[in-house]
Amino acid sequence: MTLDPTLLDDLQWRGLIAHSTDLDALREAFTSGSVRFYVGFDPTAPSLHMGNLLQILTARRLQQAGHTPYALVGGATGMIGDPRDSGERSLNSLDTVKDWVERVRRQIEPFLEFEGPNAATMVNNYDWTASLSVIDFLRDIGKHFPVNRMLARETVKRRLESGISYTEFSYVLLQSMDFLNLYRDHGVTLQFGGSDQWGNITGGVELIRRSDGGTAHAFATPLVTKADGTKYGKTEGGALWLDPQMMSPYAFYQFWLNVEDEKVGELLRAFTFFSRAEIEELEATHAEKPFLRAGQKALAEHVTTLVHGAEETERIKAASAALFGGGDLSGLSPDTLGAALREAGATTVDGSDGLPSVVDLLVETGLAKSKGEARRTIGEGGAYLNNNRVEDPEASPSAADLIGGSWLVLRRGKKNFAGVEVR
RNA sequence: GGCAGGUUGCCCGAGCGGCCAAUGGGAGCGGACUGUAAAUCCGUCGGCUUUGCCUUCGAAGGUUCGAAUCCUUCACCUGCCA
Repeated sequence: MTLDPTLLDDLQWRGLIAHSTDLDALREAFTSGSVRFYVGFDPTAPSLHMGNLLQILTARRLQQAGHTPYALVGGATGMIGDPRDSGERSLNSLDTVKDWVERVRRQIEPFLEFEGPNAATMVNNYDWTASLSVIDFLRDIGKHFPVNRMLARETVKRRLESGISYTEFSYVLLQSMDFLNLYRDHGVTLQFGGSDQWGNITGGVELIRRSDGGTAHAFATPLVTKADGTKYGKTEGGALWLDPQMMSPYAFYQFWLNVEDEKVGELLRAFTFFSRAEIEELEATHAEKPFLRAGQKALAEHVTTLVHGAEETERIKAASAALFGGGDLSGLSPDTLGAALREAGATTVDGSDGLPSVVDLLVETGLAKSKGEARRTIGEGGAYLNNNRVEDPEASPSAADLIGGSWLVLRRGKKNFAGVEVR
């Protein structure tokens, strides 16, 4: 495996380094041999999300540049939970955590190469933590953590008012211990992660120095935010999950396609493997003709392919083209339409004793959360049946509305489609 | 430990016996404009078998024809004094 000497410059150009330890030292490490590095993922949910994806892709970049990944799943740290601003976490059971560990592991694996000279390794911090005695932990690890310094950490400081348990307060020791273990047993000398993990990451660097007198490197990727600075998916839609069960690939693709103009360049750099020249070209096109949304299209296609595969992405693109194409849905063949609607989300309904009302269908398809909301949507002029606005809150579709004899296209607002297959 | 104040819908925050499902702002949702963008403007924003009914104003009781609003107890939070 040959090393790519431009790696660090590329990472910086892509905006992936928000914080770091000595960059010159890191540069030297990157050019003098295959660096063993690690990045950790805590199983706090059944699926990873957009923020984790950035770490996975960054790990892949490093591996492609000749370095050796250790992907860590936090079977132990997931039992504890790292402190976050929104308050104390509720603990998950061992069974839940174990299940999530497996899911997370399977989500990471396709992105890394587990064969070859710089093959990736999967590790689980539960393996070296579960049997650790409290006495050993307190003597060997705890002794290196001055409480006054721990209290000064931003995440902890913000929690002192609202309260923080000893459990979460101790989290940094566990993550630091991970780095120390990987350093000792596998020669891992670099950790990176999201900028919200920076305190935990430097904790490990420091522990390696205090405990073993060793030198380790670290950097943190920036927090990905919307143009106005708020977090993605912080409110309504929830997180951007990688698991197709938790977020349909269609919805995933639509998310990237709808990214704000201001963010396109940044996201192309961080989330795609397009070359610098390719991205600069896309940015130029985008700056000149933003209405073409060439950047969004390239971004959505690329990232969806990475996560859900080329085949699925093609289906989604076809579905999007069909649904957003023009207006006359009856011109589409039932096959095309059915396929498109299945991508966007389809519900099957029994039509043997008449069709349900539009209100019921809006609720059934999940386009509206309640009948009240469905009625309101119609009142606001936001409900469409086969691309025709529904005016009457009591309206029901008739047999004549069925496209190809079995499909209804329901829409809420400009871009929320749902199919209804009548049987 | 003493004194004072607070706990309201997704969030912030009014209300202080009936006109309160509860002012206002933010988020969200819809419409207009556009490019399935941003900004802006407008509307909407607990549920239902929807001229009405049901469940909400920290928790539990109570007073009253009637309470988010008054009383009692409990829980938590915030100031001031020790």
